[in-house]
Amino acid sequence: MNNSNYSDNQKITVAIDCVIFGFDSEKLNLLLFKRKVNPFKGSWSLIGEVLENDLSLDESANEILFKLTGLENIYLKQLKTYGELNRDPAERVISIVYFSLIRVDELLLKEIENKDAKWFALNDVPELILDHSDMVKDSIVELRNMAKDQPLGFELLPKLFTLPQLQTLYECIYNTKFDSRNFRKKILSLNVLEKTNLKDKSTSRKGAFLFGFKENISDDNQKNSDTYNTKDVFQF
Amino acid sequence: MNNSNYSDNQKITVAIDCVIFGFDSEKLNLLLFKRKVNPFKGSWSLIGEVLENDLSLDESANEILFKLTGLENIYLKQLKTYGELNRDPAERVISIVYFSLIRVDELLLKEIENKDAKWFALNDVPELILDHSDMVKDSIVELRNMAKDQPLGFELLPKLFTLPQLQTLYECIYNTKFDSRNFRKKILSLNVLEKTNLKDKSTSRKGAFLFGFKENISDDNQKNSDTYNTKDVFQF
DNA sequence: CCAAAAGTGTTAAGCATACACCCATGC
DNA sequence: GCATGGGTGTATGCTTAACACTTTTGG
Repeated sequence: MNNSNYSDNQKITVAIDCVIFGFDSEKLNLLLFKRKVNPFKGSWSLIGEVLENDLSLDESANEILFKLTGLENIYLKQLKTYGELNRDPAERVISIVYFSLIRVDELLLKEIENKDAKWFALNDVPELILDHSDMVKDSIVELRNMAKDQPLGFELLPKLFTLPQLQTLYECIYNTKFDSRNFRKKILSLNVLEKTNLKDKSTSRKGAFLFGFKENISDDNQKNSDTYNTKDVFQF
Repeated sequence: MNNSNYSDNQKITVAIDCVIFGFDSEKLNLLLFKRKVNPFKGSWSLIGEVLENDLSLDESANEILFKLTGLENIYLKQLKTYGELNRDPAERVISIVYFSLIRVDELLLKEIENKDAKWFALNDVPELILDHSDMVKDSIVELRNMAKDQPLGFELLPKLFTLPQLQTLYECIYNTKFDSRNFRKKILSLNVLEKTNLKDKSTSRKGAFLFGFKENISDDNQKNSDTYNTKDVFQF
């Protein structure tokens, strides 16, 4: 009973789950959490809990992520809501799923692992509870869609990165290889990256220039949303 | 109190709302419903109600749409879930939004209007309650995204249509005009439409050929999802 | 025979692809 | 001086954009 204007007898629990991808300059990883409640206590699951009464969906997702992993100020994007009838054997639960892609560095790596959370290489993920594998699969599809439209901001954005790193990230997301000349041509033609004079020498003797995102995105690459041509419309 | 394993005190109502666009060969329309409950009783709203305990999200969306409008067997796609804290002044409600694009014909038009539902031209929609206008705006964005990837199946699919009609539909969705020669070239090159020998003479003396979707989509236009090139990845 | 909408083809420009070598540096 | 990864240019083919006239037929 929830004593509601709209429904006196709705018995549905609302939960939030977070799919957190981490890029470590080499491969994509997935952040999992050792579940603390029954059923499936002790199994690996996405980062999730029930929705708080007094937090918006976005706020609650951030809060849960912080509580379970210590990660803070991460941009989380809503993916979709899962609500099959028996997706959770214990009771009727619908889950609103968020996802993000962040950069994993050493520091972050240890901090997180103190908290019963653990990074797994994406192609070495253990069996997940409930429909969590679907959530991960759907997130990857969405990740690919998003990477099309913006040169992958996410939480990589604040940091500087090299073009070979960015290319590796794209290759991980799409699970393929790109020609480096074409990749650079394309990504630079977007006019959103800014070269710095700094070099990252951690992966080669020659070193690779670091890039950041441009501040003023106010440029000619802004599209007037009232004009479309057939090229904009059909993109296969 | 909902007597749950996971949470004893969650007080959140879950609702479903449907954004139904209707194309009448000329323009896009939006289906609205005169709200039957307080607050805002009598105002125009999207088609929505609380989620049923024993229906999945998809099922409940279909059921609500049927109950309030008589529309049946409509493909509904989940858009996203709205959950700001005070989006509904009466109580905490989160709303899972679905949308669809259907074909409006005469018959449908009258049937629906017997039910307190009404079609409004998209650029002549009355003020909507709560955050329903956001839902409509977001649906249009999603509609545009989807129209890119498939030549607009939705509920137009089962019927035959002429290319000028299809072009008009696209022009409505994108709110622009296309060159008919380029539009036809492009859409036919996709190899998913099949010309019939039938002509629709309702809009011209000459008549326009009717097309349908091909049955066997098994063709060379199927993309192997494990191969990508820069063109697939960056689509601006 | 005329009005009104359907249907068609070509050219030029831009973009994606494929492909191979030089560069800078630390050791 | 050499091994390693970073960085660059060009020719070819494909896709898109721009553009105007002919066809059909009911009245």
